[in-house]
Amino acid sequence: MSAEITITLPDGAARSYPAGTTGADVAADISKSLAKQALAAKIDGRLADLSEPLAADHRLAIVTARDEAEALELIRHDCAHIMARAVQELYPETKVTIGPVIEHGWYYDFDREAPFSDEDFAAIEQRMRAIIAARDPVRTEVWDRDRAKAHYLAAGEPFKVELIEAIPADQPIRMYWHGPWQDLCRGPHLAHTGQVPADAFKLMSVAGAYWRGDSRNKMLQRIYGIAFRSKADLDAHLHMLEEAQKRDHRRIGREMSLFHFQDEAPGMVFWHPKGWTLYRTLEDYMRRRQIGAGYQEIRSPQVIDRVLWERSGHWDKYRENMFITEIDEEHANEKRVNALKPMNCPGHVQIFNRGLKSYRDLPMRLSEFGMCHRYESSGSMHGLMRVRGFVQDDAHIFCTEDQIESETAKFIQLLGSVYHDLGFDRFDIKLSTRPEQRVGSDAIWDKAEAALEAAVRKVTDDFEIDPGEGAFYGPKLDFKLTDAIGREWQCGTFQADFNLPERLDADYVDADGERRRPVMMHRAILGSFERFIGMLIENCAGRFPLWLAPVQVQVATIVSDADDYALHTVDALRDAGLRAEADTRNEKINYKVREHSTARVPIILAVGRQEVEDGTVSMRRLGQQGQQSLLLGDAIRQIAGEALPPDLARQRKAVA
RNA sequence: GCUGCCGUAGCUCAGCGGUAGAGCACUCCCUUGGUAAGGGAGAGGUCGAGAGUUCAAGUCUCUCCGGCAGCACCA
Repeated sequence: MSAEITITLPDGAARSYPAGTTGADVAADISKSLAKQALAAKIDGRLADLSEPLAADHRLAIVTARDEAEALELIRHDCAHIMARAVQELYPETKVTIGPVIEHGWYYDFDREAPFSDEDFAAIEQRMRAIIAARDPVRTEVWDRDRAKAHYLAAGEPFKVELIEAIPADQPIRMYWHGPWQDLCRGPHLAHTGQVPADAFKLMSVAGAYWRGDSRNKMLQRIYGIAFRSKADLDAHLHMLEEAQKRDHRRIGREMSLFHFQDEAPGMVFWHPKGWTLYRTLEDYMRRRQIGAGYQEIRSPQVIDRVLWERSGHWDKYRENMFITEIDEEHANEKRVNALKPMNCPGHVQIFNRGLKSYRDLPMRLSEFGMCHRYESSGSMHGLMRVRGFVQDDAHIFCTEDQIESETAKFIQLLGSVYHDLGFDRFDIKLSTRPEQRVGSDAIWDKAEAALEAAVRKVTDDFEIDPGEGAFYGPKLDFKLTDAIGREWQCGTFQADFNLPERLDADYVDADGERRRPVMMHRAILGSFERFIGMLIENCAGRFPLWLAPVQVQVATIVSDADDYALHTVDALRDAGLRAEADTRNEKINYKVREHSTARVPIILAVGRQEVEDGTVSMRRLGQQGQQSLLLGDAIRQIAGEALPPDLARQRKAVA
């Protein structure tokens, strides 16, 4: 006789069962309807197959579609398997590899000569629905690894053999069957294929992906799919994607005439008047914030002899990604090879190195809105987010090891305040620690890592550690923002560097009269103006806060008799420091309101006969119905007050 | 860079072997109209570039350039 075990359910009830009882058995024992709805088991908090035998006392919860996170995980995971089965049934020459769950869905990588087409997608989806309709049971077995390897060798699945070889020896080799189709998988899975909602998934796209994420390996075909618990959820998500596409900064940039790109200068931005106004407003703001935080602004050369890049080490490592200039021999006495600067650091060290520095000069914070050029690979460019010519809000802090922590804390505080002012209250922080290949003693790495971590913890515990992902020259903090469709982009960064001061021979005289190497902190808040403006556009869908809006006020006439008054109004607004335009065209006010609203101008002041007579304006705000009649002077005071950049608004308040 | 897809008017797209089309935007004329599109007329393209097949090429083939999605890369 098997021993009895005690199963504790979520409501606290304890029941006895023979050892070897499964989650499915318990669900059936509780009620018929629960047995039917059961998708998986949660054993002591671990998601598991319903068929997993329970050998000892456990807490057990039966997972149903009501458990959103778990249900979605299971549905998406089974979708991956069902899709792989459908693909192999339709295209038997296809080799399978891996198929994990990702946000909103899954992907599966296949090896097949012929590319998957749109027509294939329809066929695969149809076959998936047939598999779901068949309600094929899912079962699992743990196999001996030699047996599993032999199985996949015989089946002609070389990728699975490689996967097994990569599984640590102490881990079991688990095999799953979805009906007749078999795959290697950690699990868990649904009880049968019919538990996947047949109308709540969709294949989205196919793209190349390297086997095991290594560009030296074969490129596979990755099919992406999304899946939800219901068709309504799927439709809602598709609708959300459509809406998100309307926020795409490339689209809004065109619609609002902020910037453009063209073939002759791939990855280089042509800033239009409105885009450049936005850029300069942001730059002015950043300049004030940094000066206020103890930075000194500098400017370093755009083109620098390769000799300096060789000394800094960049020539060796990044030569392929640098724009190189060569002086025409006919016009030069000597042939020099120069590089367009890909970064500002070596230039900043040159400035630090001029004149003897004392420990009293530290920390020295040198900032530059530095234009950099990098020959980024063609496939990596993306609108404003990844370009070949960009301006970093760069700065380098030369300090002692002991100052790392306080400088980090100051930086995070400044970054948080800037992000808040710019409308970003949510961002991800990552701490990347020492990689295998590195310079600097363990003692200094210990100190720097601890300092960065301690400084972050003062602000938040909500950050991730990326072990081994630090730069070879020091640990770093990365600050990431998410774009309209959920892609993460690194914006802010704070990096310790133990390498460059050494290579470029930076030093200072310490209190004891000895020369010492400073630590160099590389840091950027926005990252680059280009990328950050891209994020800004997507974050507010082009409806910039008043202080950033390229055109803050449109004055629109209702009748041409008001033209002079409109021009006078614009002058008065400009005198108050506002960016205002007059629209005296021979068009109806309806037309003008529509046009300037579509152009996302925050404030429209309509003026007609009535306004001319009363000395008023009719104020309408973007996104609001109706308008308000105000005396011209009152309107200007009100708008000017609201249009103050947030830092200046705080300043004014502090003084008052 | 790699895989797949795409490149026709400023924008969105139709045309897919037989002498370039639509809507919106634009220009001009009429309309002076009170808060999201008034009416009429007109202008605008060597169909991304080059080569090839053909009596004939936006339309088929190849090469290159650029873009999109993903992968790789990101000092």
